[in-house]
Amino acid sequence: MNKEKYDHSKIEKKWQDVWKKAQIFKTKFGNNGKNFYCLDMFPYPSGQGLHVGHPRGYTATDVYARYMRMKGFCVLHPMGWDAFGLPAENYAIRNKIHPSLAVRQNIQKFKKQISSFGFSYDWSREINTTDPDYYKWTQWIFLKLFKRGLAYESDAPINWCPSCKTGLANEEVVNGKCERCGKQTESKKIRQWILKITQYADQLLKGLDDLDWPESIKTMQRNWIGKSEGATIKFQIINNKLQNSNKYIEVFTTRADTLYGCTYLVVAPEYFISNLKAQIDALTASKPKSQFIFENLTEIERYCAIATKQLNIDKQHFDKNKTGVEIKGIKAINPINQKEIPIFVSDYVLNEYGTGAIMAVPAHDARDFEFAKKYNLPVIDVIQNDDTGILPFLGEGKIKNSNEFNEFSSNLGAKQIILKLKKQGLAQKHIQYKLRDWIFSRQRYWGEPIPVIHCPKCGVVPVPEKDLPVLLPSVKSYEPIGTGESPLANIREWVNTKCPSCSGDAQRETNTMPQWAGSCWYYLAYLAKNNSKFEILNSKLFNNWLPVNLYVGGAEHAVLHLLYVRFWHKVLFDEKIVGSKEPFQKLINVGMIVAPNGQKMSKSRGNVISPDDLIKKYGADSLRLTELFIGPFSQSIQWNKNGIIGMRKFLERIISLKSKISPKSNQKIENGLNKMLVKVDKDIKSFQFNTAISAMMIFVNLSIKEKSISKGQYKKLLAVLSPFAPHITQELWSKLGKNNFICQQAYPSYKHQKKEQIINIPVQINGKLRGEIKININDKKEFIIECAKNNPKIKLWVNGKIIKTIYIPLKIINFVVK
RNA sequence: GCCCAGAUGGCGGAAUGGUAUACGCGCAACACUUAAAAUGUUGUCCCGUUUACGGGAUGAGGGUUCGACUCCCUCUCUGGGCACCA
Repeated sequence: MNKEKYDHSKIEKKWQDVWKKAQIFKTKFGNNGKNFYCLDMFPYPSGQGLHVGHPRGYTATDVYARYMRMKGFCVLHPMGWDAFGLPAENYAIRNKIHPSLAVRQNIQKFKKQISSFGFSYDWSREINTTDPDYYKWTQWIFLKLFKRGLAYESDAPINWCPSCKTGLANEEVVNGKCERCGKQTESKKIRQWILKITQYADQLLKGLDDLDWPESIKTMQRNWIGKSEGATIKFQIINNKLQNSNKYIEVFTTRADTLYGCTYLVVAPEYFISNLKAQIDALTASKPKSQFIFENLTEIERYCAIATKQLNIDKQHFDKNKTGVEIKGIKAINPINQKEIPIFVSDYVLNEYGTGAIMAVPAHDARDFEFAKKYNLPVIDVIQNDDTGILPFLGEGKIKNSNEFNEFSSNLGAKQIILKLKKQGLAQKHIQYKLRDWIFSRQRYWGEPIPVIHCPKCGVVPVPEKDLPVLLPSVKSYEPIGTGESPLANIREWVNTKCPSCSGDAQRETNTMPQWAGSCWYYLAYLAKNNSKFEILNSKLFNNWLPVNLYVGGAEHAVLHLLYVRFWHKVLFDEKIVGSKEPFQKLINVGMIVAPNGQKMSKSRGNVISPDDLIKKYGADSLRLTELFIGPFSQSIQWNKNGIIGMRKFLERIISLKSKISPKSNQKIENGLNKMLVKVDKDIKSFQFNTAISAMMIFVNLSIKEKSISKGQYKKLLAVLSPFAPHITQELWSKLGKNNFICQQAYPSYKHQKKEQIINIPVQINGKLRGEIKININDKKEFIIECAKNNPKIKLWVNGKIIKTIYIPLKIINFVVK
């Protein structure tokens, strides 16, 4: 056999150059009809370069983008670089090069690697979040947030990473450790910029319902937002020295139905210090009163000091015995039955959630139960528990031991109890979220400067829009200083400026934005990019292209990027900059590819498999197929070094199939082709690329076996394969004498398959396969059943009587026999 | 502890409640070759007779059904997320 040599390197380079020159992937804007926005999560260009896991998602979106173009859509498929943030800065520090230089080098490397796959990106829309023309608009959006009161300064304690020397958002702390470097975070009080994402909590929650996203991601966001509906209830504090003080402790509860079971209150240590004690002290201006009220103040204060100093990590040991101290000298009154109950301070109550104080119902809460056992506190069972009677019982049920509320359901009882107390001004319905505001400032160099100026006379003054961008100054020393201030604070000539309002001496904000800022609007930037500038106010453009039709990326951003970006988008909707309420209509997660030993690929582990070597040896087309054939797209999977060999062989078989083109074809091949076209079409739509590729293989195997395929059939094969393997299909296409681009052809049509007249259907006895009969599809049911009964193999099994006959037309026959 | 996925040959996996193991890798035999590689052909879930056939098997156990990898219940294990959120 005279086999053609498959010189993939030559072929791939040739066509990549031709495509680039012809600009065939440049999106033609202005077409208001069938637009399709196909978006990848843009990468952070690390110094390590790509490993084989990164291009899995990019390959899938490229197949999809090419498929949609062939279906007649005007497709926007862009790529860019998320280059601000800690990793870029840490890389620069480690390698002793300036971040701006490191980023430039890394982008170059990434772009070269990504380009070698032959992805159909519109590179004229490439963006880089560290480009001043880009971050000008990141700052501009920040000012919109500021002017809407959604950005504020605070001195409240935050998560601090002692290694990265910066504050972190709650979303960036994983198990009490810094998401980036793995060091334990501390609680530190420094001035911070905070975004009021909680104001959008309900919208962020409700918006999820209409999104075509994986249920798991939606669930994660719902849990993170953590909506709880309940009530706040006021407990009066009493003390014989405090006459009619009208001091209350307010608690939040979702189980007002258990109020009769409340036998004590617990407050968080922080709550005691800054609320309870502070209130008492404030009663008389002259001298602190608290030591006269609290009989064991020293003991309480000692406990609070230890508890508040503890690192987050220590608070997470659940099995750790609960600790606490009774606040002696005061009692609380349970408002529903006027009983006097003790008050404790304990660190099992979180100051940041609810009111910082709880009503403890040991019979119906595991934590309260544990605490009550330890300190011998009464346990009053107020919910009927039909099953076991074991306490604590956490479920709902009929109320008991609760006077007029007995026999009520939990639901109704809670409502009635709240209603009764509300009339006395002691309760209020309340919705509580777990979501906290977004700690938005970082004490680091490599980020967008926050565009505000601090003026001793005018306070915080936003930088006027005309002065944007506030350029990140170019400096030699950019290492974090760890004082709670950004390294920018040391650059006097940059910090000192004039107040835009009063023209007096003023100082620039020295904190920078977190790495998530730039990615909060980049999908708009691709649209807004015009030459090197951005037209972010072009709402018509946005309306034509938003929301993004398809967004593909890893699941690790579930509560970080994917929550933040939705928040910004909703603010921009309120600003009437975008017309859609959500940024991404459909989201698909790409599964991670791990090393053959099951570990995550990383340079430090030395198990990185680079796409460069594979492309060199087998070609980009083979690697593209491997990325998709390896397994179900959203499932994470171990890399198998032999997988690519099969893909290479498949492409070689397609090349050799060309020599088998003959003028005549047969019906078998035509049927096979139709079946394949239907399957591939359906599978691409549902992101089942592995079975789409397998369907093409089955057809190729059939064609080789039958030794005859017509030119028309071969062309259709090349066309459906072209989104997966664009280079070799283009090469073969041109070898057939075509001088146009295969990727610009219409997607191959398929006839609705002519049903075969004679088919085999299986025959079962009692659900077990016992034989097969040939039938004509026009045969009558009775005739078919008769045929089956008379089949010699079946006869052997039908000794007794046939009790029942099940016939599913053209599918299966099942005889039920005694 | 709670929430969400998942468990099918030696490996990755396929299967609208209707012939389980498609497709690929690996392995074996044969052909071509002086030889090897490449390629091609055939075979490849397990057990028994080795053509035909019969029995068993989709993490374990139960259930619904004429029929279950698929639906329901219980359990085991694996991966991911949350984590004293009242």
